[in-house]
Amino acid sequence: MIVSTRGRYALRILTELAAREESASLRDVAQKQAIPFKYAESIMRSLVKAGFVKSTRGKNGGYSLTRPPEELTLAEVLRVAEDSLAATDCTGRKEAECPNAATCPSLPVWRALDETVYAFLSQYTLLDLMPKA
Amino acid sequence: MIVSTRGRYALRILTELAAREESASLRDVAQKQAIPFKYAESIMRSLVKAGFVKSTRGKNGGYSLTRPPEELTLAEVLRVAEDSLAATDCTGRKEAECPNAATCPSLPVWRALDETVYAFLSQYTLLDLMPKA
DNA sequence: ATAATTCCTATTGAAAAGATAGGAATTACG
DNA sequence: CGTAATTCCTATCTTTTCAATAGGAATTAT
Repeated sequence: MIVSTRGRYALRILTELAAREESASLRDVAQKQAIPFKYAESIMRSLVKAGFVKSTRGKNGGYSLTRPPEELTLAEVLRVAEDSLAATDCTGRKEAECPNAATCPSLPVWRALDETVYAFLSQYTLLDLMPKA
Repeated sequence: MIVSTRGRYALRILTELAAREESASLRDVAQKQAIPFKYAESIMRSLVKAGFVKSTRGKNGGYSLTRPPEELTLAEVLRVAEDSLAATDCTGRKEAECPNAATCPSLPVWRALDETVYAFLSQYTLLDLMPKA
């Protein structure tokens, strides 16, 4: 699956953050979006690491976006949240495993497919997913 | 995953069939392509059902394509072999399960993504995957 | 009859995805 | 201070999906 639950959760968390002025606690955000809090935490770790959000620790801490929502594409977010957007193992994390890569007639197709998907998802930003708009 | 092992096996089986004049037994084809025979059988069932190949039963039986390879697109084959090419559960077999479908701002994006993927894979046919060419 | 095949159903095993648990580190605020 | 609320970290558990296997029935050329 290219866009799994994890990726969709990430998008919902980010749009929820985008909808708020100040930094928000994950507890609030997760509850509002009906996302399991602990699962949300593991997603946040990826998003912080990627630099899409910044965090404030301690009481009254929370998360906030580091860019305006119209500058965060779905492609960027999903690639981080899903760990890979590859349409097939042949172009994903297991890429190096195939001994036939050099002569495989399908491999160029999968690579081109990945590019097509990435380009498509680069057309949309968080702003496109915000309710009000 | 959009294109999993099952889909890639299907393509290899079909190109192997395309490379032969007469109908071929699955035992031969699977062995040639290093695909587990019993797993190949389950894939063939889908391909027969979809009408991409016809089978002859009994001794000296086997499978053969019902169309020339240049008329079988990857999109068609993969959709059948994978059961669905949907990039997300929201547009796949579980589509009906989401109560927020009516207002979900992401759903149109997933639908458009699926169309993009399908259109892309429709550009290629079995012929593009044949070694000799 | 026999052997080789497709066809069918069920089960098992392995891997990935989703979710949960417990607690350490940090920080605002009384 | 000390407490409460938060992010951060590691580990585990559960569920689902995917890949593969097993056993045999039905069919057909020779």
